[in-house]
Amino acid sequence: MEVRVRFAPSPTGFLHVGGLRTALYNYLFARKHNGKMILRIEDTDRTRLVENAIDNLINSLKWAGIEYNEGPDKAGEYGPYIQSERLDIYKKYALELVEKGLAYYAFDTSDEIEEMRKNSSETFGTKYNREAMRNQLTLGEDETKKILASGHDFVIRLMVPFDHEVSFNDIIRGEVKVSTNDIDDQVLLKSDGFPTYHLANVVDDHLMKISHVIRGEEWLPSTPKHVLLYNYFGWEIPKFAHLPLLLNKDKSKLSKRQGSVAVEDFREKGYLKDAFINFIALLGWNPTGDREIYSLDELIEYFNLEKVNKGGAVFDVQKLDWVNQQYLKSVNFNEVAKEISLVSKEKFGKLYDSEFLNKVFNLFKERVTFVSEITSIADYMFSDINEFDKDYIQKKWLPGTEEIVIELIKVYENCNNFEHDELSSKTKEFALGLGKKLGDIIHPIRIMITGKSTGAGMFETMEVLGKTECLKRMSYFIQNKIYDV
RNA sequence: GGUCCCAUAGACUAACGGUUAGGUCACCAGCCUUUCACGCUGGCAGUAGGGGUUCGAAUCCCCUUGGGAUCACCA
Repeated sequence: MEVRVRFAPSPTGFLHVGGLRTALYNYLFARKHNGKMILRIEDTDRTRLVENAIDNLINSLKWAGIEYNEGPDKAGEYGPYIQSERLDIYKKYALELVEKGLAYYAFDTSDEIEEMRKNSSETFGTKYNREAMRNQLTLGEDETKKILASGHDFVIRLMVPFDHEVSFNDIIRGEVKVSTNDIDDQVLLKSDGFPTYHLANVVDDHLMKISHVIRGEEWLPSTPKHVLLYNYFGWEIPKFAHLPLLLNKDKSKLSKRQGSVAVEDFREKGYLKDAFINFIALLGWNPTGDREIYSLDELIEYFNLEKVNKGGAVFDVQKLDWVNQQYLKSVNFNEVAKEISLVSKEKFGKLYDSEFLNKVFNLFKERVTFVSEITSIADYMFSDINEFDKDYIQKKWLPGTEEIVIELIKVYENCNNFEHDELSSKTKEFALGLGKKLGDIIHPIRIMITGKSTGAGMFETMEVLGKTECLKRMSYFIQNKIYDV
């Protein structure tokens, strides 16, 4: 049987990182088994529609590199892939159930239902009391027909029997059993003509020939309802795999409040797509347990639903940062060129040469978590120094330094190859000639050229900045007696 | 509260019923050094508790405790 999985988000805003993880696992599973992945939009709640949400969702998935074979923007045999465009289908199946006596019409108002739930009954508890409310069962066929004919609002509810055991096998959790006594007569078709999630997802998964339903653990409690529906329709039940939740630091379900949860926020913050995917994939699973960095191909190759953890995983930004740093160190400059160019342009109002940016990036990529950080920790690479570290000057600019530097400038003026090796040997030679160590002299150089106490290797830095600029900064420093603090 | 799910260090995780319980982040120390990083070496720290089953349990079973999810005409 062909493996067909789906990612079925509701377009209520942006793609949640938990959703991305679910999408990723679906994707890995599909790729691993040479199957198909479907993107289906579950927009059956008209009260929660958000503009552009679908585009946002798709953009985030695209950014993450999660490709699907069928979806709203990718025609397939089983469309449409947006539930609000499939209303007739759901209605037809809801009526089929009514026909079979496995579902029924109900006409209660929300106030009546609220009232009913407050007064729990002997046999139904707080569940919908189908024996005491206004519905097809209590009103009778004739009255029901009359009400329907009058155009009155109605819903269709699932008829759940007493004392049956519903069980299903979850790939990650094993067998799960629930008594039908704990299952409510769920509404299948709402009064606005839209289906509820439960009806829509079962109908669609069947019609779209979904073989494996891989979704978040929050769906586990309602899965028995879905199983009941499959049985009522006489359809084959897909395999289920309920993924562990992504958690906040306090172990509650990952949510806003405690930081970003929208994928696009992470993207904007500057996380590399590959790093983010790598990190997310390892929340709930590890292919080998002996390393942390895996390429997408490796993730696909090793993916195994049965080895996915059962417990929820805390989303640890600190580790995410570390992973991002790992990727940053080995990333090809082309992948970050655009961002660093954009950020520096914005910050310093000028477009920098790509070759120059490449050099700067290589100088600092091991010192930052994000590309954009480079423009702040190494702002002196992009513009004149706007602030000198006074403490550093006091500590390293000793009496006599000025005279030494004036001599050093002459040495540098005579450099033909103003690059690392020559600068290094010439400076060492110079220091030695004065009976000093390189360390004694390199700090003042750093002060004059960068203004900061920290940075990349001094000679590499000078090489990138160039002879003219370095000499200019040194003379400026001396002439303006900046060391006088 | 009912139902369901879960439980290896602060966090993410590995471990055919047989390992000195392994790796990673964070943290601490040292090394490297031209500052800061990177890197390297070492360290701290874990099977929630109690019963079983077994020659042997992190692993299987039960109970307790703890955590989470879910109980809508939301998904």
